[in-house]
Amino acid sequence: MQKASLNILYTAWWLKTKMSTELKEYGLTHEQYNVLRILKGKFPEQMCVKDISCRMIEKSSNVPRIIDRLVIKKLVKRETSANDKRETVITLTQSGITILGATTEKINSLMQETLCINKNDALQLNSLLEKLRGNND
Amino acid sequence: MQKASLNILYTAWWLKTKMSTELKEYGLTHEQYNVLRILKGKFPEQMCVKDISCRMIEKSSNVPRIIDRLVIKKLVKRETSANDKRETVITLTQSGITILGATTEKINSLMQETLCINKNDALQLNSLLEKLRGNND
DNA sequence: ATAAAATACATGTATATACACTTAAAATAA
DNA sequence: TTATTTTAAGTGTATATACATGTATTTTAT
Repeated sequence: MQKASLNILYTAWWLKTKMSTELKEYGLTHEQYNVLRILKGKFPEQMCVKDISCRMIEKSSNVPRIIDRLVIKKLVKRETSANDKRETVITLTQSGITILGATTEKINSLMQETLCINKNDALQLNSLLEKLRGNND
Repeated sequence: MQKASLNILYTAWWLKTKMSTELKEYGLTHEQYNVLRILKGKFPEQMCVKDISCRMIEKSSNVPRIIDRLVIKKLVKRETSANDKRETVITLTQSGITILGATTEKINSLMQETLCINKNDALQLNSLLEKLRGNND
Protein backbone atom coordinates (compact mmCIF):
# COMPACT_ATOMS: atom_id res chain seq x y z
CA MET A 1 0.00 0.00 0.00
CA GLN A 2 2.89 2.26 0.90
CA LYS A 3 4.57 1.04 -2.24
CA ALA A 4 1.47 1.61 -4.35
CA SER A 5 1.33 5.23 -3.21
CA LEU A 6 4.96 5.80 -4.10
CA ASN A 7 4.37 4.07 -7.40
CA ILE A 8 1.46 6.35 -8.27
CA LEU A 9 3.42 9.46 -7.33
CA TYR A 10 6.44 8.30 -9.28
CA THR A 11 4.42 7.32 -12.34
CA ALA A 12 2.66 10.69 -12.35
CA TRP A 13 6.04 12.44 -12.28
CA TRP A 14 7.29 10.15 -15.03
CA LEU A 15 4.27 10.89 -17.21
CA LYS A 16 4.47 14.63 -16.65
CA THR A 17 8.15 14.63 -17.51
CA LYS A 18 7.60 12.72 -20.75
CA MET A 19 4.81 15.06 -21.76
CA SER A 20 6.68 18.21 -20.78
CA THR A 21 9.56 17.21 -23.01
CA GLU A 22 7.24 17.18 -26.01
CA LEU A 23 5.47 20.36 -24.98
CA LYS A 24 8.69 22.28 -24.53
CA GLU A 25 9.20 22.13 -28.26
CA TYR A 26 6.12 24.37 -28.54
CA GLY A 27 7.05 26.58 -25.60
CA LEU A 28 4.20 25.23 -23.51
CA THR A 29 4.18 23.90 -19.97
CA HIS A 30 2.04 20.95 -18.97
CA GLU A 31 -0.37 23.24 -17.15
CA GLN A 32 -0.69 25.70 -20.01
CA TYR A 33 -1.47 22.75 -22.26
CA ASN A 34 -4.18 21.62 -19.86
CA VAL A 35 -5.85 25.01 -19.92
CA LEU A 36 -5.77 25.08 -23.72
CA ARG A 37 -7.29 21.60 -23.88
CA ILE A 38 -10.07 22.57 -21.48
CA LEU A 39 -10.85 25.61 -23.62
CA LYS A 40 -10.88 23.44 -26.71
CA GLY A 41 -13.49 21.22 -25.11
CA LYS A 42 -16.01 24.07 -25.17
CA PHE A 43 -14.81 25.87 -28.27
CA PRO A 44 -16.13 28.04 -29.85
CA GLU A 45 -17.83 28.89 -26.57
CA GLN A 46 -15.87 31.00 -24.12
CA MET A 47 -15.15 29.88 -20.58
CA CYS A 48 -14.76 31.82 -17.38
CA VAL A 49 -11.79 31.27 -15.07
CA LYS A 50 -13.82 29.41 -12.50
CA ASP A 51 -15.06 26.86 -15.04
CA ILE A 52 -11.51 26.27 -16.22
CA SER A 53 -10.28 25.91 -12.64
CA CYS A 54 -12.71 23.23 -11.69
CA ARG A 55 -11.73 21.17 -14.73
CA MET A 56 -8.00 21.27 -13.98
CA ILE A 57 -6.38 17.98 -12.98
CA GLU A 58 -4.70 19.68 -10.04
CA LYS A 59 -7.57 21.48 -8.39
CA SER A 60 -5.35 23.98 -6.61
CA SER A 61 -3.87 25.34 -9.84
CA ASN A 62 -3.73 29.11 -9.92
CA VAL A 63 -5.50 29.55 -13.24
CA PRO A 64 -5.37 33.36 -13.51
CA ARG A 65 -1.59 33.20 -13.59
CA ILE A 66 -1.44 30.36 -16.09
CA ILE A 67 -3.71 32.47 -18.28
CA ASP A 68 -1.36 35.45 -17.85
CA ARG A 69 1.28 33.48 -19.74
CA LEU A 70 -1.11 32.27 -22.42
CA VAL A 71 -2.24 35.87 -23.00
CA ILE A 72 1.38 37.02 -23.38
CA LYS A 73 1.87 34.33 -26.02
CA LYS A 74 -1.42 35.39 -27.64
CA LEU A 75 -2.82 31.86 -27.43
CA VAL A 76 -5.94 33.05 -25.59
CA LYS A 77 -7.86 36.29 -25.23
CA ARG A 78 -9.09 37.59 -21.87
CA GLU A 79 -12.14 39.83 -21.56
CA THR A 80 -14.48 40.91 -18.83
CA SER A 81 -17.84 39.21 -19.12
CA ALA A 82 -20.71 41.40 -20.24
CA ASN A 83 -23.32 39.57 -18.14
CA ASP A 84 -21.33 39.42 -14.96
CA LYS A 85 -18.52 41.92 -14.63
CA ARG A 86 -16.85 39.80 -11.93
CA GLU A 87 -16.17 37.11 -14.47
CA THR A 88 -13.36 37.04 -16.99
CA VAL A 89 -14.10 35.11 -20.15
CA ILE A 90 -11.29 33.39 -21.96
CA THR A 91 -11.25 32.57 -25.67
CA LEU A 92 -8.82 30.47 -27.69
CA THR A 93 -7.20 32.48 -30.46
CA GLN A 94 -6.53 31.05 -33.91
CA SER A 95 -2.91 30.74 -32.88
CA GLY A 96 -3.96 28.85 -29.77
CA ILE A 97 -6.04 26.44 -31.81
CA THR A 98 -3.18 25.80 -34.18
CA ILE A 99 -0.57 25.15 -31.51
CA LEU A 100 -2.99 22.96 -29.57
CA GLY A 101 -3.66 20.85 -32.65
CA ALA A 102 0.01 20.24 -33.24
CA THR A 103 0.83 19.48 -29.60
CA THR A 104 -2.16 17.21 -29.12
CA GLU A 105 -0.99 15.13 -32.04
CA LYS A 106 2.50 14.94 -30.56
CA ILE A 107 1.19 14.01 -27.13
CA ASN A 108 -1.10 11.34 -28.54
CA SER A 109 1.65 9.63 -30.45
CA LEU A 110 3.92 9.88 -27.41
CA MET A 111 1.26 8.02 -25.46
CA GLN A 112 0.90 5.39 -28.16
CA GLU A 113 4.63 4.83 -28.31
CA THR A 114 5.67 4.95 -24.70
CA LEU A 115 2.76 3.67 -22.65
CA CYS A 116 2.90 -0.10 -22.57
CA ILE A 117 -0.72 -0.68 -21.81
CA ASN A 118 -3.61 -2.28 -23.64
CA LYS A 119 -7.31 -1.53 -23.41
CA ASN A 120 -8.02 -4.11 -20.71
CA ASP A 121 -5.10 -3.02 -18.56
CA ALA A 122 -6.20 0.59 -18.88
CA LEU A 123 -9.71 -0.27 -17.74
CA GLN A 124 -8.40 -2.26 -14.83
CA LEU A 125 -5.98 0.51 -13.86
CA ASN A 126 -8.80 3.04 -13.92
CA SER A 127 -10.99 0.92 -11.72
CA LEU A 128 -8.19 0.28 -9.22
CA LEU A 129 -7.37 3.99 -8.98
CA GLU A 130 -11.01 4.88 -8.51
CA LYS A 131 -11.41 2.20 -5.91
CA LEU A 132 -8.31 3.43 -4.09
CA ARG A 133 -9.78 6.93 -3.83
CA GLY A 134 -13.02 5.43 -2.56
CA ASN A 135 -14.89 6.93 -5.54
CA ASN A 136 -15.46 9.97 -3.37
CA ASP A 137 -14.60 12.47 -6.06
CA MET B 1 -5.30 5.17 -22.19
CA GLN B 2 -5.81 8.92 -22.27
CA LYS B 3 -8.16 8.46 -19.35
CA ALA B 4 -5.70 6.27 -17.48
CA SER B 5 -3.06 8.98 -17.74
CA LEU B 6 -5.40 11.63 -16.40
CA ASN B 7 -6.46 9.23 -13.68
CA ILE B 8 -2.86 8.67 -12.58
CA LEU B 9 -2.12 12.39 -12.56
CA TYR B 10 -5.29 13.14 -10.67
CA THR B 11 -4.77 10.38 -8.13
CA ALA B 12 -1.21 11.55 -7.49
CA TRP B 13 -2.49 15.06 -6.84
CA TRP B 14 -5.23 13.67 -4.60
CA LEU B 15 -2.70 11.63 -2.60
CA LYS B 16 -0.27 14.51 -2.23
CA THR B 17 -3.04 16.79 -1.05
CA LYS B 18 -4.23 14.32 1.58
CA MET B 19 -0.71 13.83 2.85
CA SER B 20 0.13 17.52 2.83
CA THR B 21 -2.85 18.24 5.00
CA GLU B 22 -1.46 15.93 7.69
CA LEU B 23 2.08 17.21 7.28
CA LYS B 24 1.06 20.84 7.59
CA GLU B 25 0.25 20.19 11.21
CA TYR B 26 3.97 19.61 11.73
CA GLY B 27 5.06 22.47 9.49
CA LEU B 28 6.44 20.10 6.88
CA THR B 29 5.89 19.98 3.14
CA HIS B 30 5.56 16.71 1.29
CA GLU B 31 9.05 17.12 -0.18
CA GLN B 32 10.65 17.96 3.16
CA TYR B 33 9.03 14.83 4.56
CA ASN B 34 10.49 12.78 1.72
CA VAL B 35 13.99 14.03 2.43
CA LEU B 36 13.62 13.24 6.12
CA ARG B 37 12.38 9.73 5.30
CA ILE B 38 15.28 9.11 2.97
CA LEU B 39 17.71 10.21 5.67
CA LYS B 40 15.98 7.95 8.15
CA GLY B 41 16.56 5.01 5.84
CA LYS B 42 20.32 5.28 6.33
CA PHE B 43 20.35 6.62 9.86
CA PRO B 44 22.64 6.91 11.78
CA GLU B 45 24.76 7.11 8.64
CA GLN B 46 24.99 10.47 6.97
CA MET B 47 24.02 11.00 3.34
CA CYS B 48 25.34 13.39 0.74
CA VAL B 49 23.02 15.55 -1.35
CA LYS B 50 23.47 13.47 -4.48
CA ASP B 51 22.43 10.25 -2.72
CA ILE B 52 19.33 11.95 -1.38
CA SER B 53 18.51 13.39 -4.81
CA CYS B 54 18.56 10.08 -6.59
CA ARG B 55 16.17 8.58 -4.06
CA MET B 56 13.59 11.34 -4.41
CA ILE B 57 10.28 10.38 -6.00
CA GLU B 58 10.46 13.41 -8.30
CA LYS B 59 13.94 13.12 -9.72
CA SER B 60 14.16 16.78 -10.65
CA SER B 61 13.71 17.96 -7.07
CA ASN B 62 16.13 20.67 -6.08
CA VAL B 63 17.40 19.00 -2.94
CA PRO B 64 19.83 21.69 -1.76
CA ARG B 65 16.96 24.11 -1.37
CA ILE B 66 14.71 21.63 0.38
CA ILE B 67 17.58 21.07 2.78
CA ASP B 68 17.91 24.83 3.30
CA ARG B 69 14.47 24.79 4.91
CA LEU B 70 15.17 21.70 6.99
CA VAL B 71 18.36 23.33 8.28
CA ILE B 72 16.46 26.48 9.27
CA LYS B 73 14.03 24.30 11.23
CA LYS B 74 17.01 22.45 12.74
CA LEU B 75 15.69 19.08 11.58
CA VAL B 76 18.94 18.26 9.79
CA LYS B 77 22.56 19.31 10.03
CA ARG B 78 24.63 20.21 6.96
CA GLU B 79 28.41 19.81 6.89
CA THR B 80 31.11 19.67 4.28
CA SER B 81 32.42 16.15 3.87
CA ALA B 82 35.90 15.49 5.20
CA ASN B 83 36.77 12.96 2.48
CA ASP B 84 35.52 14.96 -0.46
CA LYS B 85 35.15 18.68 0.08
CA ARG B 86 32.73 18.93 -2.84
CA GLU B 87 30.20 16.87 -0.95
CA THR B 88 27.83 18.11 1.70
CA VAL B 89 26.80 15.53 4.24
CA ILE B 90 23.41 15.75 5.86
CA THR B 91 22.51 14.32 9.25
CA LEU B 92 19.14 14.00 10.94
CA THR B 93 19.03 15.85 14.24
CA GLN B 94 17.25 14.48 17.30
CA SER B 95 14.48 16.94 16.58
CA GLY B 96 14.28 15.64 13.01
CA ILE B 97 13.98 12.07 14.22
CA THR B 98 11.23 12.99 16.65
CA ILE B 99 9.13 14.92 14.15
CA LEU B 100 9.62 12.21 11.53
CA GLY B 101 8.39 9.56 13.95
CA ALA B 102 5.24 11.48 14.72
CA THR B 103 4.47 12.36 11.11
CA THR B 104 5.16 8.86 9.81
CA GLU B 105 2.65 7.52 12.27
CA LYS B 106 0.09 10.08 11.12
CA ILE B 107 0.72 9.37 7.45
CA ASN B 108 0.49 5.64 7.98
CA SER B 109 -2.85 5.86 9.68
CA LEU B 110 -4.07 8.26 7.02
CA MET B 111 -3.19 5.63 4.43
CA GLN B 112 -4.95 2.91 6.39
CA GLU B 113 -8.08 5.00 6.77
CA THR B 114 -8.43 6.65 3.40
CA LEU B 115 -6.96 4.27 0.84
CA CYS B 116 -9.58 1.74 -0.11
CA ILE B 117 -7.24 -0.92 -1.33
CA ASN B 118 -6.37 -4.42 -0.20
CA LYS B 119 -3.14 -6.35 -0.60
CA ASN B 120 -4.12 -7.99 -3.87
CA ASP B 121 -5.31 -4.76 -5.45
CA ALA B 122 -2.10 -3.04 -4.39
CA LEU B 123 -0.01 -5.75 -6.00
CA GLN B 124 -2.04 -5.55 -9.18
CA LEU B 125 -1.86 -1.77 -9.24
CA ASN B 126 1.89 -1.91 -8.83
CA SER B 127 2.29 -4.34 -11.66
CA LEU B 128 0.04 -2.32 -13.98
CA LEU B 129 1.95 0.89 -13.27
CA GLU B 130 5.26 -0.83 -13.84
CA LYS B 131 3.99 -2.37 -17.04
CA LEU B 132 2.72 1.01 -18.21
CA ARG B 133 6.17 2.53 -17.77
CA GLY B 134 7.67 -0.39 -19.65
CA ASN B 135 9.77 -1.29 -16.60
CA ASN B 136 12.42 0.97 -18.05
CA ASP B 137 13.24 2.69 -14.79
C1' DA C 1 53.20 17.91 -12.61
C1' DT C 2 50.11 20.46 -15.12
C1' DA C 3 46.03 20.95 -17.96
C1' DA C 4 41.56 19.33 -19.04
C1' DA C 5 37.42 17.02 -17.82
C1' DA C 6 34.17 15.55 -14.60
C1' DT C 7 31.73 15.88 -10.29
C1' DA C 8 29.07 17.91 -6.28
C1' DC C 9 26.77 21.43 -4.84
C1' DA C 10 24.97 26.13 -4.83
C1' DT C 11 22.51 29.71 -7.10
C1' DG C 12 19.58 32.22 -10.54
C1' DT C 13 15.27 32.44 -13.23
C1' DA C 14 10.72 31.25 -14.97
C1' DT C 15 6.79 28.78 -13.91
C1' DA C 16 3.69 26.38 -10.86
C1' DT C 17 1.37 25.13 -6.37
C1' DA C 18 -0.94 26.12 -2.08
C1' DC C 19 -3.15 29.26 0.43
C1' DA C 20 -4.32 33.84 2.36
C1' DC C 21 -6.01 38.26 1.34
C1' DT C 22 -8.04 42.11 -1.49
C1' DT C 23 -11.30 44.19 -4.50
C1' DA C 24 -15.13 44.67 -7.36
C1' DA C 25 -19.53 43.08 -8.53
C1' DA C 26 -23.68 40.49 -7.80
C1' DA C 27 -27.07 38.25 -4.86
C1' DT C 28 -29.60 38.24 -0.75
C1' DA C 29 -31.55 39.99 3.50
C1' DA C 30 -33.19 43.70 6.34
C1' DT D 1 -33.43 50.67 -0.84
C1' DT D 2 -29.69 49.98 1.85
C1' DA D 3 -26.74 46.84 4.21
C1' DT D 4 -24.76 42.33 4.37
C1' DT D 5 -23.07 38.32 2.36
C1' DT D 6 -21.35 35.78 -1.31
C1' DT D 7 -18.87 35.15 -5.49
C1' DA D 8 -15.12 35.76 -9.15
C1' DA D 9 -10.93 37.04 -10.08
C1' DG D 10 -6.58 39.09 -9.14
C1' DT D 11 -2.51 39.54 -6.10
C1' DG D 12 1.02 38.46 -2.48
C1' DT D 13 4.11 35.05 -0.28
C1' DA D 14 6.49 30.73 0.69
C1' DT D 15 7.82 26.59 -1.29
C1' DA D 16 8.78 23.56 -5.12
C1' DT D 17 10.03 22.20 -10.00
C1' DA D 18 12.79 22.39 -14.12
C1' DC D 19 16.68 23.74 -16.00
C1' DA D 20 20.85 26.60 -16.85
C1' DT D 21 24.95 28.43 -14.99
C1' DG D 22 28.70 29.18 -11.63
C1' DT D 23 32.36 27.55 -8.45
C1' DA D 24 35.23 24.68 -5.93
C1' DT D 25 37.25 20.22 -5.78
C1' DT D 26 38.61 15.89 -7.50
C1' DT D 27 39.77 12.79 -11.24
C1' DT D 28 41.84 11.75 -15.44
C1' DA D 29 44.78 12.52 -19.30
C1' DT D 30 48.91 14.30 -21.24
